[in-house]
Amino acid sequence: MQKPSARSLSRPRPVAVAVATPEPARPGATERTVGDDHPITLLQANSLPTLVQRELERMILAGDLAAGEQLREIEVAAMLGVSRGPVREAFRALEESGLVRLEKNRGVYVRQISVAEADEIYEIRAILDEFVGRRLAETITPAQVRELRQIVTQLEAAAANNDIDAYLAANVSFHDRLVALAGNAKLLIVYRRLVNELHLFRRKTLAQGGTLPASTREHREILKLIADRQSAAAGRALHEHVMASRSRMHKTWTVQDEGPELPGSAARRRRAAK
Amino acid sequence: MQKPSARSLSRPRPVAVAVATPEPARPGATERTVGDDHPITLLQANSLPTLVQRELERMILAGDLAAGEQLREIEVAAMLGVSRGPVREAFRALEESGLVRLEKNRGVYVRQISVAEADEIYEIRAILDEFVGRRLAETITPAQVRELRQIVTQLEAAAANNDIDAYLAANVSFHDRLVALAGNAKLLIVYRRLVNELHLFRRKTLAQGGTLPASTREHREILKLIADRQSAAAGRALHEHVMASRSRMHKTWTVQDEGPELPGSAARRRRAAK
DNA sequence: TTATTGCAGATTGTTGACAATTTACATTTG
DNA sequence: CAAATGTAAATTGTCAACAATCTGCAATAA
Repeated sequence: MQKPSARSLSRPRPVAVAVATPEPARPGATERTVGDDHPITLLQANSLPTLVQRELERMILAGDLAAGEQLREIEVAAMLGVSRGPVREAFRALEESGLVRLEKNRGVYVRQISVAEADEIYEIRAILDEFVGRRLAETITPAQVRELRQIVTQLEAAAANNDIDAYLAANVSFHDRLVALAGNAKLLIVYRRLVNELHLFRRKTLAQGGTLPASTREHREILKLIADRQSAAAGRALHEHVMASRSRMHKTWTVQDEGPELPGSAARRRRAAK
Repeated sequence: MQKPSARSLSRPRPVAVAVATPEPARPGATERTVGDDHPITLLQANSLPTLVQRELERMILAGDLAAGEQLREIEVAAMLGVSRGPVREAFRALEESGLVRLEKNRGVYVRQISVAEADEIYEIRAILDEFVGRRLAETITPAQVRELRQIVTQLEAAAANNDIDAYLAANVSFHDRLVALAGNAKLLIVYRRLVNELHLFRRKTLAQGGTLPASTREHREILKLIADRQSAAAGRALHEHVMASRSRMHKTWTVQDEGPELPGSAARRRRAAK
């Protein structure tokens, strides 16, 4: 049996949830809470391990930490001004999300994605994106079309300027937004994880030019099919687009002679070089 | 520049990788390593946090720890005979894999899956399973068909005996094996994560009878289509099967009046009841 | 009575110290 | 000289103590 006092004791804790329509601020004094970006809320929601995890994730995805590089607990702790405990917890979380690899008593390394693994991820992405295209073509609103069109415009501008970084950002943004608008929150989580892992791989391969025009055209075409509510065609186009990206990746990869490194060899070489 | 001694120093460490064809044991004395289940190898590969994580995962999926239940660091540490550090690391990993929820300064709770979330997961599973069906129908071997047929037989036996636990086990085994045979290792990882999260939900809903015959029939039909190499039909059948499971879940859920509990309320009530 | 405030116990967050393991290098041995 | 062996430094694994926060209840006041 539940004591009546128990429920009333649990204070209203501000929770960060992704909602399509933000609640309007109510003027009632007792109901008011601070915003999600208020220092107090941030302090309540984020512990040191979470912060460390997020910072490392950012650095890995930004390329500040190269794939294969070793992360030393002490160094990371000193860099972020915390002790080793939170760093270790962050490592555990990052391992589960596929960004680092833990080897007992040997260290943690930024994960390396092999071509075979990247292939598998592209294959999964193709399936998921196909579903997203079909679903979105059935549910999309004019406002959403405008938003996506804007991203495609940025994409084209970046391609015209040969600005690889901007192109990559807009590209990720476009697909992420597509999945988000499909309205399946769990799918978005799964999708982002896959994209993150692919980032570990893409960084070195996407620096090449020549394929941007084709890729850009495909994005414009996909958006058009979705806006025209051509469900099946939009799904097919997205599927093809992802698989084409995969082929482009393959092409640039086989050009390079650089094979996948053995675990830890990069760090070992780096240390020996000093 | 790489020192020649560096590479030779890295000893051959036994790594557990899922390979389709296991390497034959070589008689060369210098090349011999101990098996993956040897105590030394186990000690090298498993740290305390990993062990704690695995044990908690087992307990959660087995239902020993109910959804919504609070996990106290000290209790878990005492139960497994370790200190709080490894337990905290295990919690972080379990959070990332979606089995527990961490609230800063308040505790960690076995996650509760809402009907809406379960819906989303079923939807993703339907997509992935459809792909698995199509792919498998193109690549399956007679030996694999025999293996799957055996699982379906177990499934039918469990259904005939109304043995819910055995049915659930065979059901999971069938689908897991299907995905595994599809030959995309990353997909298997993604898929298992989703199935695990669904477990948090299914435990209470699947106790009902009446739907077993239909589900059993569908499994047999799916296997037949795959064995007959009817790619598209197998994919469709698997998609429909998952969505039918979703409907069955819905049906049994709406019968129950029990709504989803608020975070921590179960633990609070349990403590108040003592 | 009912809402507010203060307080003690329980629980989590963080840190620093110590133990175990690995790694790189020097030494020895054939 | 090459291979094996011993050793010290660096790094990770684990633990226990302390700090910060939360929870539930009692005391207080309107």
